[in-house]
Amino acid sequence: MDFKQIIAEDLSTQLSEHLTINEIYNLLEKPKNTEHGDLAFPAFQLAKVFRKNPAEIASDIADDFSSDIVDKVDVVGPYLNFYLNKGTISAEVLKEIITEKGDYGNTDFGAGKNIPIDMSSPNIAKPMSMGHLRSTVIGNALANILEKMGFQPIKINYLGDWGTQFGRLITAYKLWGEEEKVRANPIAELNELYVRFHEELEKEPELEEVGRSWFKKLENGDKEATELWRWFREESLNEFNIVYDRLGVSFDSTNGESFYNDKMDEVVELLEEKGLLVEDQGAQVVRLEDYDLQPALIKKQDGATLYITRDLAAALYRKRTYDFDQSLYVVGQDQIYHFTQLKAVLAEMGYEWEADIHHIIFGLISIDGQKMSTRRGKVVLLEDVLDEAAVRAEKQINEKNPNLENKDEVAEQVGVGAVVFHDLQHDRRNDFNFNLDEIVQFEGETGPYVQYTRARALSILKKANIDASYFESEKEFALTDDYSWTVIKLIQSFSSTLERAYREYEPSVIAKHALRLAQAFNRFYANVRVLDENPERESRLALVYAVALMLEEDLRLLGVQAPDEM
RNA sequence: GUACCUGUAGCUCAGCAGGAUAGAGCAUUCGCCUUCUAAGCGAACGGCCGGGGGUUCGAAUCCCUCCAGGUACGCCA
Repeated sequence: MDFKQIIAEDLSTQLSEHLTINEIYNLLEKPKNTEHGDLAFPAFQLAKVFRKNPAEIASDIADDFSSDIVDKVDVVGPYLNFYLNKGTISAEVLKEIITEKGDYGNTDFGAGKNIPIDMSSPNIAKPMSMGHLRSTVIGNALANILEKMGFQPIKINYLGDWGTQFGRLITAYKLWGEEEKVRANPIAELNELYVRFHEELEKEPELEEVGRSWFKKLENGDKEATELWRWFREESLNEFNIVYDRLGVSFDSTNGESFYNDKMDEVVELLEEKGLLVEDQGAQVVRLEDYDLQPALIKKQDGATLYITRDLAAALYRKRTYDFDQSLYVVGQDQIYHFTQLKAVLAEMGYEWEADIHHIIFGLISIDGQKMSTRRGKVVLLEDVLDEAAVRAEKQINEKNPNLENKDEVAEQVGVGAVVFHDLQHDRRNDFNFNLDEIVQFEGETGPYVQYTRARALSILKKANIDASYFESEKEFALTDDYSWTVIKLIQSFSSTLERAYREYEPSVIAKHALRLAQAFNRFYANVRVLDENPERESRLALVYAVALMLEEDLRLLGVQAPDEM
């Protein structure tokens, strides 16, 4: 239920001559301070029309105000402060979430429309870094959010599985590689070969030419080159999948860069047909002066295509294949220029749907103030971070709850949860400097804090010896104390939170909801006895159950697992 | 040089579709386990909201400008 809407309607009976319900709705605000009630209406704006001072207006409105869900209206200066009827609302909210469970907050807003999400996109033969974590978990969380909003998300892992670097890699493998070593430890070994290539290149610049020729062979379908490439790809993907499993992420498509290899001629032809392709310094470009942008380089002097050519092909392919409502690209903020150009070229081509393409930018991670780079070896491997997190979680369990049965499993859920939650709890645009101790934190505003809170809630239900069916009666659960009320209001606010997360493509909004709810519940937990014999026992149990459901759903949306005990 | 992003407590960040005394977490100090998991709760300490100007009844929030940091700007992706 949307009590803001109800109050806006109730106010409208007095104000309809001056303000629409929508305007009233937008003026209503949640007071920062709980002493100012549950909802407030500032009367400043009415001062002009009524030609009275706002305080008087507020007082006049209050005199004639009545609403079924409002207990009391306070006038404080120019503000009307509404105090809602806690009993009615808590009963309604609890009933709703307990009935709907994981479906609580679902909408059909998206009407099943497709939204491909370009995400993760690691490079074959290179390890996944913390940078890939960001794209992966943000993309995954957005997919969950979109699905809950009624859309059909399509998670696409746009693998970096093509390009001149594979010529270099094949060269390195032919010179220094050993099959057994690669089989034993594919990505580490291949990456080492790649790094070595760049080291040797300093001494032997002609290696560059060898690399180029191997890539040429690969492009021409040379048997040896193709087999090596396919092998590298397969081994890499197998290793990636281990990480994806740990993160609980799966994909609907792994069409990477190589997939579009034979689809780029069409793009070039289309651009030619439309007269957009011009020669400039031997290269083929699309001019974008009208957009205040540098020309987009479609073909190099040597005729080879480029990043943007491939992305154009991918954009066209996705539009045709999915007829998307929106197309999202979860890619770092360092590629803003690229996507601006991409959209501009599509606009030039006359595709109005370029407006539906959204670059979901995220901030970059640096190490010691330096940008991460595989080439310079300045990179933090995702797997190492997950491992370390799980180890620390296990240590924590041994201290706090040594008798826990499935320690390993829980340590993995808590450790990985900490890493994922840490990534998702801040505005995705924020850059951050890598700091393991900060990421693998178990106290305060963290993933484990939310998980722990839910485990405590479940523990109460377990002690009460009840299960979900206990709540399926026609009983009415109502609570009026302040601790419960704060919890109820947070559960009630989930819909608008979800809506905002969708509108801003911002998973952190959900993470904050989880944290605030966990906080509110822990206060409730510390101050309100549930299991003692008391007249509100049933309602309190219902609240505990509702919190467990809500936290689980918040965490699920973020892609974080929720252990029942920890 | 141009464009974009960022600048809020010692640190990490909320708040920014303008509103009532600027909020969390971490760190520091102190308190709370014979009662539902102390990975918890409470208290204290901590702020020219980068500087300056403007719009407004009202600005951390909007506009301008300056300063500082980051990123990107044609043959990598």
